[in-house]
Amino acid sequence: MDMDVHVRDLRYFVTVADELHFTRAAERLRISQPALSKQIRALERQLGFRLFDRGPRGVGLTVQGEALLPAARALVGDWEHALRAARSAGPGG
Amino acid sequence: MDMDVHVRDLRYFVTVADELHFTRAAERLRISQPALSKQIRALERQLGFRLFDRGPRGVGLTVQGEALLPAARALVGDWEHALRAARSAGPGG
DNA sequence: TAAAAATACTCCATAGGTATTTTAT
DNA sequence: ATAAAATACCTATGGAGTATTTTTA
Repeated sequence: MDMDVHVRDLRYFVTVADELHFTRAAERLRISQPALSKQIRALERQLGFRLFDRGPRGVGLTVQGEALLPAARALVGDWEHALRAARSAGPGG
Repeated sequence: MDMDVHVRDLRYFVTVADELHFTRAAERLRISQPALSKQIRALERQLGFRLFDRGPRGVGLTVQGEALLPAARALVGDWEHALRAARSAGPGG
């Protein structure tokens, strides 16, 4: 429902999607597994749909998660790029 | 310094850039003027550079703010578009 | 049983509000 | 004196942690 996501949560999403494993993703992100689990759940609640299917066979993207993933990746990358550009545009950049 | 901005703060940035007036921007955003002022300052602190020059003649974008604005606009728009697409990709979408 | 995600709690930081002050004309 | 942004202070929510529980292969 809410468009105003935190970019950090998109990094979390992308990392879990890369690992398909919450514990390993949490390690890569340098946060605890419960914190990551909770953030992803909160993000899903905020968006109004599930990003992942959790099961004993492991973690998998939902159809909607699959649909959103490229945009999430792009957003994170584009933003970092734009920031670097803006920094070097200014004095002392 | 920190890449992990809140998308909401980018909306705030874009709105102030559109209005060039904190009080009017705050009204459009439906938050108080002090809250907006504080958020923009926090964003500037987080980014490591000023987005706006404040003066009695009014508010103006800095060079870096000018450089970042198109990306901020695009990011907000692209994200909203991607979200709608993801929603309709799923069941009950 | 073992591996992995979810839950329960606790603590500090953040985002918002209202009231007030500062600033520059 | 005025108009507009900044500051002070307070409250509620959010994000992080550690410890524990649930799940199911």
